[in-house]
Amino acid sequence: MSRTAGSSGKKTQAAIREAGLDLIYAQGFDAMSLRQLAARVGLQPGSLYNHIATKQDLLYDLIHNHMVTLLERIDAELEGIEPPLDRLKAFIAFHLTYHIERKREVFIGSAELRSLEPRNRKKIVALRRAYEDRLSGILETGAARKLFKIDDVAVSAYAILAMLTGICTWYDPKGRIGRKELIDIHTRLILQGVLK
Amino acid sequence: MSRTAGSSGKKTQAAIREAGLDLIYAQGFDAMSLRQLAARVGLQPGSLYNHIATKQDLLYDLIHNHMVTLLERIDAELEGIEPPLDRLKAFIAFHLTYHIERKREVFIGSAELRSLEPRNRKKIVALRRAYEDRLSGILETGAARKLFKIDDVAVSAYAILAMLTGICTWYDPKGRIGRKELIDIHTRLILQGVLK
Amino acid sequence: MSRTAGSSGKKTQAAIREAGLDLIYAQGFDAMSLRQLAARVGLQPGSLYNHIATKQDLLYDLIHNHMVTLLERIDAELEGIEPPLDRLKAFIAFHLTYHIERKREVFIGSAELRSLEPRNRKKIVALRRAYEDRLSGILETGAARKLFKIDDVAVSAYAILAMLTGICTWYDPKGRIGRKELIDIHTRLILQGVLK
Amino acid sequence: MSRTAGSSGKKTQAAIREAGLDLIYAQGFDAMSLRQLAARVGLQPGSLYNHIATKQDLLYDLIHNHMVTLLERIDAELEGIEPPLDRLKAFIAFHLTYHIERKREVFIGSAELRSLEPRNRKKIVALRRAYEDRLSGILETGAARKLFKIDDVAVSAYAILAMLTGICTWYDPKGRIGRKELIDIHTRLILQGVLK
DNA sequence: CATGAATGAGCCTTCATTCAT
DNA sequence: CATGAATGAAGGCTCATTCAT
Repeated sequence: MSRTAGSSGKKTQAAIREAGLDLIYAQGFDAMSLRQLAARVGLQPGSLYNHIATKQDLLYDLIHNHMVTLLERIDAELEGIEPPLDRLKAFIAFHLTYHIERKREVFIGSAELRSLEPRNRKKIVALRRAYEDRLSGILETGAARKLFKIDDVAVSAYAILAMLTGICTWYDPKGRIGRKELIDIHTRLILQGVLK
Repeated sequence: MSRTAGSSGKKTQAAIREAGLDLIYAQGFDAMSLRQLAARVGLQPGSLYNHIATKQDLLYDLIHNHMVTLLERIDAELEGIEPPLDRLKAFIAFHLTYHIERKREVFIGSAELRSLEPRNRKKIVALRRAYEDRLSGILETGAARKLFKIDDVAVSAYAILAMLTGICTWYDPKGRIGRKELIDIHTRLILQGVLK
Repeated sequence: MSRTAGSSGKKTQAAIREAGLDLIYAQGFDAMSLRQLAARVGLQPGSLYNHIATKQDLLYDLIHNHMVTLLERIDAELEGIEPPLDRLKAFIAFHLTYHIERKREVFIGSAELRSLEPRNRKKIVALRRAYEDRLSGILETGAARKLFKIDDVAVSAYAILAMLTGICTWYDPKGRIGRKELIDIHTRLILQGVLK
Repeated sequence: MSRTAGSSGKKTQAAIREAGLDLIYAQGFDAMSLRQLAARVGLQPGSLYNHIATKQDLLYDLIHNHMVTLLERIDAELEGIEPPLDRLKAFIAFHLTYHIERKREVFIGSAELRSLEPRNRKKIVALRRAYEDRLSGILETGAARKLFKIDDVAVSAYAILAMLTGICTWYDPKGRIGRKELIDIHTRLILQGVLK
């Protein structure tokens, strides 16, 4: 009811974002009320406004943060790798790993795109496109060097991304399938398809 | 202001469902208000209740309808086809075709699962599983006959479905890519992967 | 708590406007809450919105109504009177009478001008100007015919209006001074000043 | 962001009062938030409380200050003038001058009377009455000496004050009418009325 | 069947004020 | 003195739903 002794501003900020991710992931942005969020963090609803500008702003922050991190990390991951095949494998491994670790962010980042105000949505979509371009780039280079056989780069990139991103909706880190195995299965599928 | 002359009950029903699909697809279930829906159909909000039981009920109806149709049609499509490869191709073609034609239903059917009350969600999830099983079944049979090389049937089925379903979010029937081409690209990708 | 049997929409509308006048007059527009207003009318706060569009809209309606009536009535009053002196007397008598009868409207109409949104304020200010012009016109004609001695028509019109409007803040119909007497005092003051 | 280098306590005090006058004049007391006020002065909202007791207190201070000054100045102005006519002229000239110079204070002093708590309001109303009495006194003496012809002293005093105070709402020091001219016009109007 | 008006709950947000640092 | 973060109350408004007419 009263604030925890050590809860400085930074900590509260973090707690709000964390609780926000949880609630939006579980119920959706519209369905989450700031009252719920506040209760989760141990604040009065109005006190949230010492840390966020608006509910919309919180959503944007969460998604934007995620997208920026995603881009930084994929670039770090691909750095120094040259052969398209290796790059593709690295992309798949990274994408799956990140999507397992940040299930909520990823899910929110795509499911709640429509909850963003147009101005905000535009910015996020641009970042998404940038990320997609990392994959398109790999496919293109690979195709140009006759390593890959790609009918349509854009469509294939979308298709692969959709496949890899899909795990957010069902993957359970504590389940039957380990991370390594998951990566192997998807890598095989993407590289060689289902045919023998 | 008043209802269109000829709009009998059945027509109003249909108009409500149609407008519901539009609005939920565009804004999400929570963000759609029954006032909006009523306005779209040319009714007062209260009058909707002559045609629907509750807002939740409308959502369930929409999704349930879609799932039942989906199952009926896939079964009709696969009927008489025996070889796993042919069945897989038929599945891919059907799934894409249906997802192009019923973009809104499909999208709502997965994005708004979380807006369903537990009881309703359970029923829909069961139908989804049944649909997924059509694909798992094909993969399994194909693997058993050494036609396919599948590391993990369940994971592969999810992955393929995610890939195929992804088109809902970007495919434009009037765009650069035709339906036929779309099917070819995806079929190739699933069967053979990207490697040459 | 529940709605009165006969309270049709029109009656509720009227009750809201009446209560609105009371509360805004007594406390000011900002200080009046819609919860208060609703309680006064015997409604839940949200139910007000079946009758008003927004709080701002209610204010505008109230003031606009008043201004339109004011203009209609002064024109009716002056109609058929030609001599400037008679017109001036008629103006004074009417203005005082109206301001006694509609104390609240008049007070709100000037005190809450600043609470109107710019767009609304502009419209009201135009109506006010039109009313002021009735007086300026009289003064001008009187001066042209050498009946009045006016240094500056605009300033004099403002001054006279301010004097006449001032009674809203203190006049009590049940007090020591009767309406007739009030009119006489002001007429004398305006026509001849304080000097003997 | 941080306070201006040299802003000592006294300076801050003054800045708060100045900003308060501005904001209350422009938006009304209720509509002005202490956050706005703080921003205007370059402080955080909480810091205001090192300089004011409460928001209500600030309003009272502003008005009280104004009333006290008004009384001191009118008394200084009238001191040594004996003939009622001269005293009346002096009153008119002073009142207009002061109301031009302190538009905001004067306006707030009457428009925000209703925002004062009863206890505070009472005190201010007493001061107002004292000021009004200066005028009533002049009128009374003048009437007793058969210099003025006054039907009702109280009503006439209110009427004259209303007229003179009205300029706050429209007078623009940079406009067409100079201060001297304004005084002449009003003096003439009050002394002789509009008739030739 | 449709309407208009009502309910009651809830929503995002703002605000004056307090107080440990 | 100033700050940052909190409180608790309240505010305007929207909504799904109900029901007499």
